[in-house]
Amino acid sequence: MITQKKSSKGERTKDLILHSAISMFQELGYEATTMRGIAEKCGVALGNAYYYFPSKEHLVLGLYALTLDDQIAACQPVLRSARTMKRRLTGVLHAELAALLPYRMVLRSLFRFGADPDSPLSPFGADSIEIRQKAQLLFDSVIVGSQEKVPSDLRDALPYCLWLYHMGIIFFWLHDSSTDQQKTKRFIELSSELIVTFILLMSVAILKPVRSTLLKLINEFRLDATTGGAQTVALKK
Amino acid sequence: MITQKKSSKGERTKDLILHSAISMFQELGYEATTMRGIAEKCGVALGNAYYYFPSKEHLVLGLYALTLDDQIAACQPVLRSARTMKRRLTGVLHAELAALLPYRMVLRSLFRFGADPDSPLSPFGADSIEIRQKAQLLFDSVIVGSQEKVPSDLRDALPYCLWLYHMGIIFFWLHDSSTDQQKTKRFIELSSELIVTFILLMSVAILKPVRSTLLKLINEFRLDATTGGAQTVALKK
DNA sequence: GTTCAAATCTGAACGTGTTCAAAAAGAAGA
DNA sequence: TCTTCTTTTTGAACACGTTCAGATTTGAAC
Repeated sequence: MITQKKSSKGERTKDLILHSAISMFQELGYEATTMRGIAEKCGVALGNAYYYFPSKEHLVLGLYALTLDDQIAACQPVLRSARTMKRRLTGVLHAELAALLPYRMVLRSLFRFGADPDSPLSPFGADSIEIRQKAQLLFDSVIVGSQEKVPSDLRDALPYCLWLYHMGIIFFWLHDSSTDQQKTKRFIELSSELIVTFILLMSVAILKPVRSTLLKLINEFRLDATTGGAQTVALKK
Repeated sequence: MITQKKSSKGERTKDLILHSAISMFQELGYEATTMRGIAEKCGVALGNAYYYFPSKEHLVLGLYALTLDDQIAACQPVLRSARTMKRRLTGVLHAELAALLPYRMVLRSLFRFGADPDSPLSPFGADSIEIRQKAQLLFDSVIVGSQEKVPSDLRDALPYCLWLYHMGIIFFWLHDSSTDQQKTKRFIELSSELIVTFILLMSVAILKPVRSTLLKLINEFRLDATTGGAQTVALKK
């Protein structure tokens, strides 16, 4: 839409502001970081930040993309080595959280937008489709590379389901006040064990009817559904 | 803790402020309602509101309690008539949403606090324990009055699980932009069918080991756990 | 070099939630 | 009624995110 051919000055200022913001977010958290502080840090007037970023919230979109790349990179080793579904799943989750650790405090104060239907920052919102789908590819790899065999209909729905599960893990992790988030690590072990058990249980022939009902539900109501699920489109202001 | 023997004046002022706030929240929404507006509406100084309520957010806790009472009352008919677990469950959910309908827009703008670990308004936070437990009693009635038999270990965990499920339904409902939230109604039908199937499946003897693992997980990590779960206590500022 | 429109930048000002020292009102005993 | 203490109320003041009318800078066409 907006083509900024080679406007060097503007680009530089924009990057300057964004990086100041990110480092201050990490250092102080979202709430404690003020727009005046960001502006002062990079020697720019308060109003200038609003020339490039419509609001304080929009400053964190860059942070999202940054963290996602970190997550994907951190997961590659375990995806290459582990073969059982459980090891691949827990490995990915642990690697993800380790990669997110530097941003934990920022994400804590940011995650409140997660449940806000109106916020463009919501991971479930329309503006996050790209990031969301990129993240689901990760869980596709978890399934594809594992030795366990699951029916194809179930397999197709799994990346989305595991992504949902992983959002729950992150939610738990952000709330976890135990030292080093040990509780979350244990939660991952126990719950992923159950998830895999459940997947294999749903794969047996006798439970085909139940599986069909379940998949029907998932596919009808999943986000980003091609058929247009209920919550696919959140109301825009 | 705080005993207000018979301080009539204070009580009256507090109620005055609360009711002004609630009606303005419904009329204008959370964001558009200002503390100055609330104070002016009931002829009180701005600072006086902060004598009774620590923050603007705390004003909506009263709204929560109000809606909860509406919900509970709306569920009584179906709890008296229906006998199958599915009918009781779906009946309660539908009645709940019907009771919440007048507050839907307020809750929309409020629900963003739901994911914020630091907010006192979070339904998962420490300040909501009372409301949370009261709500779980509702789902206890759903189980108790139904004709299906479930093992006692599972039965004990079910109210909490169904409460969690019901939070998901509300989340879906708030996001649902279909006319009259029809998608949510269908979602309730399909998902509760599955939930009941899953409960009965978990009740069969062969799956006892799986059930034990599942219950272990739930009881170790549930909110308000007596043993002190990970997320029981959110960090206070 | 001059011109001039677009891009960039400024800082005062607005409305917000919140805090706080001090004033006012109430309660209770003399 | 007077005194003393607590409860309640006040409104100015603070820091924040955001807006906006205008000043300044930039870059390319002439």
